[in-house]
Amino acid sequence: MNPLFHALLQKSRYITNCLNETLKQHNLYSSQWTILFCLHVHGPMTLTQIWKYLNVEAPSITRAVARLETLGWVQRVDGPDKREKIVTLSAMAKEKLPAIEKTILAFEEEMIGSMTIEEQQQFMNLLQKMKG
Amino acid sequence: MNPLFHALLQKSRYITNCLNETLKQHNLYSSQWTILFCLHVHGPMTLTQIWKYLNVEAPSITRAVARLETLGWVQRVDGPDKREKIVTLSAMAKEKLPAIEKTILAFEEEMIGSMTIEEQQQFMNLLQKMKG
DNA sequence: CTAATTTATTTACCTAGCTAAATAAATTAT
DNA sequence: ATAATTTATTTAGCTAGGTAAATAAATTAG
Repeated sequence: MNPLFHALLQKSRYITNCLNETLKQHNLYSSQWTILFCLHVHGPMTLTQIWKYLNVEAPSITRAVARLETLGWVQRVDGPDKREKIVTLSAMAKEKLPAIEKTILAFEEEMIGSMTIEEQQQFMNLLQKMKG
Repeated sequence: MNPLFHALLQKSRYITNCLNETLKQHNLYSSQWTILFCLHVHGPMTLTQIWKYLNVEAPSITRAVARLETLGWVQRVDGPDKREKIVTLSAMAKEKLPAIEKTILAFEEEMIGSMTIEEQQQFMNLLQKMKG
């Protein structure tokens, strides 16, 4: 395998693992965090809006949101279109989000702090040169 | 979440999905291919050598190699140290590997063909600037 | 030489993605 | 207005990673 792919996939796995480690203190997994963050930024969303935004398949989001609901982070309510479920952050989530965001910012700083803004931009540009 | 992480994780998932799609014609999954490739390059290896090389945890390799054995791609034999199992490619695997490698090379060319060698090198350098 | 420790693998179980197919509500075509 | 199609979500089951703990063989300490 091309070393570029190997390196990219490894780093991706490494980042996810580190992120999970960091989020342990808040009793969250990385995929749960991405959904909470999504709702934090966009406000209430349907499941479809979430999975289209995060670019994953619907069943992954169904499962993760169901888990977040049993843990008390979100509520699911029927929308005016009764096919869709609207997901909103719970009071508990809104209360805890600022502290979690702080943790995440520190994590990101530690992870890519040694790259300049130009290098980060360059990295994104090169990523986009790959197919897809 | 920092867009750099988002982009990197997305691309990583996209590559894996494309690779799986490409490997369907050989009835293989990407993780199975990485193990076969590993054995192709290094010759017979113990499970520990494989998971240390691929930088994943042991149980993932135990499972994947067991599956590869039932599918006839590899054999597991006891080593002189009876704790370890040595994994070798089957005759079927050796016969089929060249065609699979060809498929993979075409896939990689399609995936990163629009990047120059310098850009690829630069990308790797930037990846390594991230922590880990 | 026996006891304690280390090492290699496995088992059980978790998150996290995927596809395919089922269900139910809404929309479109006739 | 009914039938056919589309859309939103869910269910079932797969690969693929992770951790924690069990087992068995090898090694080290006493």
